[in-house]
Amino acid sequence: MARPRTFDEERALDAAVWAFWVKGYEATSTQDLCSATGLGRSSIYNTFSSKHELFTRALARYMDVMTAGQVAVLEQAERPVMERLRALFDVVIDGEFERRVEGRSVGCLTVNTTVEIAGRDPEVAALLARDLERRLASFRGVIEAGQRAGEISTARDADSLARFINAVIGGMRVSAQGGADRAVLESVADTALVALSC
Amino acid sequence: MARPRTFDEERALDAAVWAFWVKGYEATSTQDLCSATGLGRSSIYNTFSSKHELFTRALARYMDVMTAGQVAVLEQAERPVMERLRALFDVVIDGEFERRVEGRSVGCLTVNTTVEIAGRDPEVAALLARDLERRLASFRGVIEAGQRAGEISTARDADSLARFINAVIGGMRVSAQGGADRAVLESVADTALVALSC
DNA sequence: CGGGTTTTAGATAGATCAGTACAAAACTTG
DNA sequence: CAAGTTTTGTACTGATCTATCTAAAACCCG
Repeated sequence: MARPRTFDEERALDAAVWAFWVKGYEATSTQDLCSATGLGRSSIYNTFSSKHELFTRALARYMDVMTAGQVAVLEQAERPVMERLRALFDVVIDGEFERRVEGRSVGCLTVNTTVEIAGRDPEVAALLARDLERRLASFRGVIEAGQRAGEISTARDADSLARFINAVIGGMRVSAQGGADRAVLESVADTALVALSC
Repeated sequence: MARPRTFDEERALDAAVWAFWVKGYEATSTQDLCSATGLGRSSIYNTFSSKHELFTRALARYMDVMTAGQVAVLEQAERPVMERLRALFDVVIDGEFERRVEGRSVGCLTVNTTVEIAGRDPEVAALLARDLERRLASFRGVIEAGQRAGEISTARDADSLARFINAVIGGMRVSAQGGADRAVLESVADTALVALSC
């Protein structure tokens, strides 16, 4: 065998996630990534091959963690569906106010990446599409349960409502990045929830 | 006097708007801007001083045009409020499907800029905030009219509903950039409109 | 038509970019 | 402890970035 690494790959990845999250892909230099991770250039390139590959790995990790968290909230079968959806919105809102830089939310790396580079990077677009499907499937699941339980209107099919929820969450994240305060986001969430029952 | 310009400043600005719209601020090089506008570097720098100033002017122009268009739709006092709001959503949706590159929507420059650079550029953030206020004021106006006319629920104040509309539009634009088709966006819009009446 | 002024083209500057080369350091295993 | 292998720090490469410099071209007005 040989010399072992002195750093933890997952921790480095987490640091890279944060760097890309705050500044976006283009504005984050490889030097920024060295500073953020505490690694030298050699270690970064030896481990992750390129800035682009480090980004896709960081994005994949972000999506895994975030989507798993949201799905977990929605799978609490013992709670009423509307309560679970409210809990989902609360997770989103709390996140927007926990993760801030210079008084502003950093938003959501998924949304940020969709906006910044999905249009001109098919590989990234495919990663985002896969994550979107996973989230939509989860949303659909609860909504169907809610419809069976009579909590959610059956005037619209579950897929449409799932996509509505997804769009509202995206809009809330953009609003947060635009400076919206907590009361605004909570009100947006409330209004969206009302829409589901009618 | 002296040698006159051989180009139209507004047309150059429109070309710059499109360049920034498609690729974002960071990924658009000054060379890209020369190609897009058809101007030489000297003309660009002579006229707009810097990439950053060209961007702020392009953004301001975009916001003027877009917001004016949306406000105009909402000010058709002879139509019912819900019809006007539906027309607003239609304008948004049509825009998402008119402005595409390689099969994908380029979204909205306001949203794109909020996500990409508002957090680390106070000057840009201020421009965006001003435009947001203008749009919210317009949204509030119609919503109040709708509430007086009994078309829109008074369970929520007009400002909250205005911000809800704004968030949903932002979410629709992100969804479009993420690949959503027309039926999805129309369904999201329908669902949002339903929320206003209950 | 010529003096004064501005625009324009093209070369250039200096910084920074992503990525590589290379050798020293650090560790495992025999 | 020594051979073999990988990591790591640093210097470097060539490309590209924003911005400027210089001088010729183009135009208006007297």
